[in-house]
Amino acid sequence: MEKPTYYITTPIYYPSSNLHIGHSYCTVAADVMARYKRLKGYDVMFLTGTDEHGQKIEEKAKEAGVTPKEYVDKVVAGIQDLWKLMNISEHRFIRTTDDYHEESVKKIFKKLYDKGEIYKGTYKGKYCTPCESFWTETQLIDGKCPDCGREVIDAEEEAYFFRLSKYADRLLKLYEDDPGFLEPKSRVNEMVNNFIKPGLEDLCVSRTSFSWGVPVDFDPKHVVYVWVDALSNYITALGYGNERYHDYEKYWPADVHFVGKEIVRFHSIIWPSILMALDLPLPKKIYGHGWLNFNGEKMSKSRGNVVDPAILCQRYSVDAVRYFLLREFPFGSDGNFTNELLINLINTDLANDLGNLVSRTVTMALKYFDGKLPAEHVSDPMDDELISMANSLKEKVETQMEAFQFQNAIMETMKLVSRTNKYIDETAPWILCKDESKKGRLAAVLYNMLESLRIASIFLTPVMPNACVEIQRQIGASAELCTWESSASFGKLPADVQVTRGANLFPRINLEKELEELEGSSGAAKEKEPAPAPKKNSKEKKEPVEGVASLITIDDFAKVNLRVAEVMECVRVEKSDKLLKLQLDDGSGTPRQVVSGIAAWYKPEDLVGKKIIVVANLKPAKLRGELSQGMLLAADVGEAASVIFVNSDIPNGSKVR
RNA sequence: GGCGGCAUAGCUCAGUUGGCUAGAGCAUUCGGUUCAUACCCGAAGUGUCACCGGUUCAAAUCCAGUUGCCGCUACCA
Repeated sequence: MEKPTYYITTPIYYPSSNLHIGHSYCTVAADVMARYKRLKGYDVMFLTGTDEHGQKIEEKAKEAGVTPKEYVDKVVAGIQDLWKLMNISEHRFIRTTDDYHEESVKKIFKKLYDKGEIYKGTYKGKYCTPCESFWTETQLIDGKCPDCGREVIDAEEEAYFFRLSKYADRLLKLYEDDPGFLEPKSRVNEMVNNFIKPGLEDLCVSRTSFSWGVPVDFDPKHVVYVWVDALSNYITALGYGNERYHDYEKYWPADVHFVGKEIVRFHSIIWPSILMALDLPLPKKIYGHGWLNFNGEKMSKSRGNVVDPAILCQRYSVDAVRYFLLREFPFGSDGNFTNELLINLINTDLANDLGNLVSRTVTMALKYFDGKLPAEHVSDPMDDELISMANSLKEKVETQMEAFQFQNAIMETMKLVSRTNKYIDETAPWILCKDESKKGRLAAVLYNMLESLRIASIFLTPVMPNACVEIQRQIGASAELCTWESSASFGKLPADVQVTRGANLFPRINLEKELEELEGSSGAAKEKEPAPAPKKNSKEKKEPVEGVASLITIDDFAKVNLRVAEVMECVRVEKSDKLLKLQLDDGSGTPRQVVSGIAAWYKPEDLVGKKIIVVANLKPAKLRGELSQGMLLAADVGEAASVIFVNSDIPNGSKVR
């Protein structure tokens, strides 16, 4: 009989730098699910990989003085090592630079184009030849390049657009008809309210501004942008549009895409639309899991608080780290990672409860029976509660696993471990052993302990594959006695089972000592806590002085180009209640336009003629269609902003430092 | 600013369609035990279930408002 199939994916990660514990979290969760389904008898396809194109990689490689391919090769090798280290089970690994993927992407792009789902559009605008920059009319300053102030020429920037807008209704219907399509549920509202209701715009799916990507084969100066390139990995990896693999028919549609909440939008709006455009079936479910923060802060390179999973695995064993990730945090919501939490959990759950239970069980069997139980057992009503609990566990665990509630599945299993520890107290084997006539009873007690461990170990196998095999070895349970199905029936071990002594599974960790060492070492910890991390007040209300989050060097500060400028003109931005548009004389001879959100507190006439300080080298941005070339300095006063004015006798363009 | 979510024991959180003296784990205190990785078992707790009204025989649970936090988003560059 054909096995049922199960196709699960992680996102393909962007290898612009090494991965952190957050990526491990998602991949481990997917691995646990994959292992669980395999144990249940499914034919599982488990896909992960890397998304290697794009401007950022191109730039990073340039900085490093290597080709983009050389750059990603190195990072990707590290990623694959990490998955090996973390015991990620059999999986397919796709790289968007793989030739078969590129071949498929070209075909997909062409197909969408031929069907009219992708069309060539143009931005009509102005081009500054020296800057090699393209500007729209509204970005120009007095008809000149906003960057260099030189003349621009008429030009048309062509780009390909995907008709995303036409899928809005079908997406809404999808969310309605299949409430399980996107989970957790709260994400659906975000998608509908923020994107679909306001109206979807067609999506620009090609770029000419960089070249590190899959070329559009019928128009090679364009490269396919990330949407089509990266998202399609889920089908190209199965052989869609290529000859490398041939299991598209078998596995598509995917049972679930695990994604971080930051990319839910791409997977729940863009990806289904692309598939609809291709007339392909949609994945059955998108599951947006939460993020791991560190000590209450978002993990990020710049904060220097990224947690390196490799260090943790080396220190505490892969199994312990995997257990921690899934046991501690509900999968759908954010979790707060701390070293203390990790160590405490390892000590209490793994060392004290589970590891110690294995140890005491095996030790008693060796001590009282030389490791081999006698075949005659005497049962007692006292055993019933333990046995019925063990027998009813499978259903509970499966319910939780099917809902991706790993933490609950583990909790249910650990209840059995606890109950077994209690059972030992109730039956007091150390007393039974003193009475020769109670040997049969003693054997039954030990047997029940071993059976509980056998069953618990089966349920924990997806999470801790190594440790569970070791438990099963020690308690004398052969592989055929540890199938998933066998977990539903108490009493599988032979009555005269033979146990084997082994090393302690999870050594206890000295919390204080360990924390000290972790803080000292790089990676797993951060450089001390940077003063009670300034809570980012979203509405910046209080805190006149922020904590010293991180110190910058004088060189860092030198990057900021501050200039004195005079306000020549000032008008409100139309249809805006916050913005003022200012024309500044910054001494350069070219007027500078800055848009600032201070309309609530200043009238245009309050500002004209005044001198202010402007950040002159801030990347230009467009606000409400108006180009803003810089930012003026202002102080936060309560909710309001108070512009910093300077003496009128300071010449325009004076440098401020 | 818009939309959404959350506020429950010292800490992390459960609390299904409103209903017995509001729960779990960790931490704390006390007692027991010794097979075991100074481990395990038991007991004790502490809570104005954010605040303020309302609906109801009955609300942590429903409704309105207030405050605080978070997420997404946007005209806070």
